[in-house]
Amino acid sequence: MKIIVILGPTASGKTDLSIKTALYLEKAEIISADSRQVYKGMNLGTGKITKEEMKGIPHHLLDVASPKRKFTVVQYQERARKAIKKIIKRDNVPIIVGGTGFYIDAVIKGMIFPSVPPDYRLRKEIEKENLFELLKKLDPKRADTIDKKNPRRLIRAIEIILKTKKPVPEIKEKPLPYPIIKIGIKNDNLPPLIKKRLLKRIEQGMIEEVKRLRKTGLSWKRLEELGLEYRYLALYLQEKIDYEEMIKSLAKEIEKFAKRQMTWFKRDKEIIWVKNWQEAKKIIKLNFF
RNA sequence: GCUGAGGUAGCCAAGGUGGUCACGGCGAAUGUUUGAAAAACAUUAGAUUCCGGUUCGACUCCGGACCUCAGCA
Repeated sequence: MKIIVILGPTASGKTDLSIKTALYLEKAEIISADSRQVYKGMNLGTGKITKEEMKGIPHHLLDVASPKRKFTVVQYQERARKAIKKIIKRDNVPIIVGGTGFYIDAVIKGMIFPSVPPDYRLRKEIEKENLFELLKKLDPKRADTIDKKNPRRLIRAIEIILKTKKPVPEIKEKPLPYPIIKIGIKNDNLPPLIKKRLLKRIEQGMIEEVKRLRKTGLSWKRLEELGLEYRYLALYLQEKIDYEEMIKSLAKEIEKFAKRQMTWFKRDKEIIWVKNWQEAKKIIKLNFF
């Protein structure tokens, strides 16, 4: 049994390609690898596939968490691995589809993270410290390779040390025991697509979606933390920016996000880059038929 | 047309007795990624409107041209 991964930056057409692939293989199920589509109620803003678009293909790892709480890569990893097992048991092909490179890697490489859940109270307590100096004292080795000015990373490292009373362990990996075919969607002219898609989603009610989330109890802070559309729409609804600026900055931010996604993907030399379904089809044919 | 203010990177902009000038933000390029990853960070590139003068030396002072803004006509 082989596993397919379909990845690419936002707005590159992953959803469409994944459905075509699944229909072509006939016996396939899709596992989303998207750090925002895991949340319930976040649909238009995340570009989540609709029921009709699924064309009857089973989808996993969509709508599995409340947006009120932070969902993490480890939770994703556990659930995705379980889903893969089940799909293979049914003799179907698992297709992992998404743009969150970290999530994809965590699953297929099987990165074993230190089993220290985030402790937000502890994080708050130490956030005012001189984090880098503290880490240097606790674990000089990790301090040597870490981003010295990145509080997120520093705090996490310190958290691991304080909980385990040991230095930060090196990451071990337990890769999935199946061949993986990684297909990346290449598109060197995303900005117009991004803009078009953004305007379409607003027309479809993305602003109402954010209002709804707000009504169900999400704080402005949480919405801003969710990033991109949720951040900028929250700023707009709070009247911190006007409509025109919201559209302009948001489109720009999405473009930058797409570039960051590509920066992640570029490191992975196993990815086979394709421009369209025709090219993807050839690869799938070669591997499955 | 007159008066005043001003022209510093793609954009916004700070300064300084005339001395290798050149802060910062946005944007751009490249990259990092150990439980927030649509997050959080890092590195790099890039500028004195033009012409002349004073001076050992001008982004800074003087004159002119051009352009912008405000007020007046």
